[in-house]
Amino acid sequence: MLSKKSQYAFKALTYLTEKYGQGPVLISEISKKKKVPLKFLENILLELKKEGILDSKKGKGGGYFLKQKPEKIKVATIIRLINGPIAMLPCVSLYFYERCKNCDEKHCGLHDMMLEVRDATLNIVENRTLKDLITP
Amino acid sequence: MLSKKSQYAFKALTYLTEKYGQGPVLISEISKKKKVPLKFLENILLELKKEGILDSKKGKGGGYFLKQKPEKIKVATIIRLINGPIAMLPCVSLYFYERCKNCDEKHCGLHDMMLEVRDATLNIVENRTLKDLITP
DNA sequence: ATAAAAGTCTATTGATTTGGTAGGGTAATA
DNA sequence: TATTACCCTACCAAATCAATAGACTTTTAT
Repeated sequence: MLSKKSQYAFKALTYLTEKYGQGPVLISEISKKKKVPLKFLENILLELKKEGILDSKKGKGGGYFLKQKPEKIKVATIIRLINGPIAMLPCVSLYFYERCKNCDEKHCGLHDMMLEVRDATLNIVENRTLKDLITP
Repeated sequence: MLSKKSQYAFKALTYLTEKYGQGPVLISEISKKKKVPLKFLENILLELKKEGILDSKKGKGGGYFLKQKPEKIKVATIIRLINGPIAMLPCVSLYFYERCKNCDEKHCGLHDMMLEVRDATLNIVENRTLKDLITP
């Protein structure tokens, strides 16, 4: 399951996607509209900025906005940044790989199956962007 | 990611699958062969017994064994019992469903996408059994 | 009978993660 | 230059995770 933090991140990002091109959006506005705790949201947005997904403007008239076009930001990227591995096992993870202890990956049925699951999932989330998450 | 507990459970279950039809297997044997902490394994096996996956025999010559044929026990069942929901969001979970707060499921892009992910995953784990996890 | 084998049960513990809060600091702009 | 609004550090409670301890019961072989 995605953490609450991830769900909040997606709420904020879809909101920013809808407002894309209309200038900075206040944290407080996102917090109100999307019902996300303000201070928690601050943390999340700051993290997304550090990771290069968002950018911000300070002072009056400031706020947050997407650093790139919504169609350039993949859902998979967001999940990995905020939630962590997408795969069900470390030994089948692309970005968080860890070798299996006491289990030969060459002859492990669980490994093989989880590899299939990973690919089925990636096939979706790697080919979907923030733009796909908003209703046209 | 599957918890350590889940990974241990699968190690034990595949071992019991290999030994299916050969009588009860000692916890201590599974623990040694699969490198799972003994006492932790006790808890896991007991839980699987209470859930109806395993059965056991006490006293000398006792041990654990699969209650049904390996080809009758679905991987999805085990994941749900030990690890919890398979879906990435509560609002797209079949067995752990919770309504989305502040988000209309009818018009939510994230919901729709996660529904696809869930179906892609279930398509695999609902159609695979313990028997499929061991090399023939 | 009875001792040993083997699962059963309760409980506790330490570490980590999760979800969230508090409050002052810093930069930009009207 | 005051205000706005993001930035940063720290903290906290609750939950979950991973594992351990130890006593108890039931069964079976001898």
